[in-house]
Amino acid sequence: MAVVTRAVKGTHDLFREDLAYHRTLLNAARRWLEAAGADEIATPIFEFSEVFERGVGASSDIVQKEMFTFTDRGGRALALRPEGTAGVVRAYLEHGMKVWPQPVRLWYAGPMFRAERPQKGRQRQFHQFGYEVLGAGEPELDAEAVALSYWILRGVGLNRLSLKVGSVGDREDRERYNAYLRELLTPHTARLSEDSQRRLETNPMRILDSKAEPDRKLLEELKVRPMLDFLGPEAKAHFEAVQERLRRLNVPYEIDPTIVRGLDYYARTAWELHHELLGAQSALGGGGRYDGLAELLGGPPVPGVGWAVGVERTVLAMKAEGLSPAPEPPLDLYIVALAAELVPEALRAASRFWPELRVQYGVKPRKPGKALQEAERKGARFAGLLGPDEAASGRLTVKHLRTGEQRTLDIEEVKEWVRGGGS
RNA sequence: GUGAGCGUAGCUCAGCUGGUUAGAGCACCGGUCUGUGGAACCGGGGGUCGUGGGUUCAAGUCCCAUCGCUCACCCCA
Repeated sequence: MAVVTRAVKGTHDLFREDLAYHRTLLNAARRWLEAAGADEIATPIFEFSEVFERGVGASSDIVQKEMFTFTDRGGRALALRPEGTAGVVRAYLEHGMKVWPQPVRLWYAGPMFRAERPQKGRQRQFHQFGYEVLGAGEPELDAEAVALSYWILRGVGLNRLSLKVGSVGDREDRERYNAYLRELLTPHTARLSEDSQRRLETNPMRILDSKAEPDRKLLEELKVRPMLDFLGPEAKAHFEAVQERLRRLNVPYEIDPTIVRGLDYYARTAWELHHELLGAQSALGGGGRYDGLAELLGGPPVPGVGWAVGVERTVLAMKAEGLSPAPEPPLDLYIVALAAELVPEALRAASRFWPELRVQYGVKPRKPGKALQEAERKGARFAGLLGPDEAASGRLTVKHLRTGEQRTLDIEEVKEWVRGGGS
């Protein structure tokens, strides 16, 4: 097959049923997030590479090997966004949103790009929607964010969810914990998997969620203490307050002491929403607090908390639970000319219904039997026949396909009948 | 980046140990049916069997390479 007829690896066309799932989910997200007082924001899908290098963290996998980067004609280093938060925080700083009443609640939806090997639940272009609360650090905001991410997914009908909440502490806490892990594990380096030996250098916390058998066994034997034991008094109090608010909101969560974030900007609260029926990529969404991010981008300190949900993964979960997308409104009327010379009149007739009603016309003349068949196959509620008699009188013969009731009416009368649903 | 599995029509697939012009169902177009549908029947279009090379009298079928897809690892949504 010629290469131009194929979408590039890891990208997909969205239409019909799949797009209907996306739309159903996005509508639910919009409804919840705007109900919570969030403003929608649409940031560019590419930014200066630095926004992500400094924001997400130059050492992170996302920046090191998963970014689509390019240079524009002026030699500027740009990158397709691999995630949404860094761009939103950049926009907050650029537009001086600190003068808005704080905190500022923003939500967004759109495509993200990561140059990874595709697999189930992972694509090179995928879609996320997300929520960010900037300018305040109260634990209520963490709980609000967690709850909204959970409720949106519950709201589209998902049941087999698990919400895992943890805390990665403040920077000093993480440094102490990583030092502890290095000290504990270095004597056993030889027993660690190759990947984990590397992690011991770069980010020892990642060893905790390794899936490699030798790592799991070693961690078991050593009785490694969880990150939560290393929280400083403030981070600890914050984590407990967040949990108290979640219980108050009746959001069922479990504490996951091993929760780790791939993005460097997180601090304190971190959570993930997983789905039980998915494969290796079971995280539908995740979020956390990122109080240091604004400074990394060169702004003043701005506390923030937020999350993102992967649309494609959530759609997989919906399908796994047998959920259907919200049905699309059907075609109201399908108009067919009974003779070739009447096709232009079918176009004109159809146009008189737009945009109040969904009306399509056939570009080929059909005999009445075929015309009704075609209208049926188009999913129309009504079929309109335009023959010589109708053309002469400026009317249309319209049949309600479900009841079989048929009337010959002028356009205005048809509008009324069709809008009334055929009663 | 690493590993494994799979590539036959728009879709789902059949094609036995290599053996005439590569098939079915669905979908599409038309007819039976010249002003009344969903059905049935009949017919039609659509394939360089992913691509290239090799073995053989003969390759969709066997071998090699390559490309693509899928799943998993890494990591993440």
